[in-house]
Amino acid sequence: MAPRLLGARLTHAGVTVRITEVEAYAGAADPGSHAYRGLTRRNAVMFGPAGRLYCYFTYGMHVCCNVVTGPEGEASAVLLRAGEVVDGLETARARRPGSTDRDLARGPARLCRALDIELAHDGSDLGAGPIRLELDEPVLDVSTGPRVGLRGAPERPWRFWMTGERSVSAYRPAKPR
DNA sequence: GTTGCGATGCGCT
DNA sequence: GCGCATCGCAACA
Repeated sequence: MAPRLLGARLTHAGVTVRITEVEAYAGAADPGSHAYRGLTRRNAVMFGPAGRLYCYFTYGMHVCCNVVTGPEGEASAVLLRAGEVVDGLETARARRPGSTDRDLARGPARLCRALDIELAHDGSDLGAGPIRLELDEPVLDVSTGPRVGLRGAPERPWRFWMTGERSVSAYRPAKPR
């Protein structure tokens, strides 16, 4: 399901982003997933039906968002890691002053900032509410690699991006602390 | 292009 | 308390 989200358009508050990079999280059995330790208040939306937005707050200042993809109870989701702003460029620029156009949605927290997606949007229905997701034709040239920034999770090639896309986030190896 | 580091606050053990 | 599905900036190549 994750690669099918590549090329999809996510629209909110006057900005549309074309998704170019995603990462899959496979339910409660995935040690890298927020759902690994079971149902909590924060990850509750992951355990719900597909087609909703799971938003979370991290590092004291950033919001990232996922599309829930599995059926109720499974807790599978896909993190939206990067995209390209294709509409509402002026609005997105105003939300991220100092950024180049290429970097506007290059990274999961930057993407949410460009779209003005916040914690309050956790659980939003992507087919009905103010946030809309429209799938595109399947992308043919897809690259895969290890997920970014996880510790204590086995390396699984569950990061997908459109080959050659410049809006894909730079790979930063997890830093030993 | 790369690497290193601090910011900052919530969720969970 | 500790760790985090990150980012922006500075320094270097």
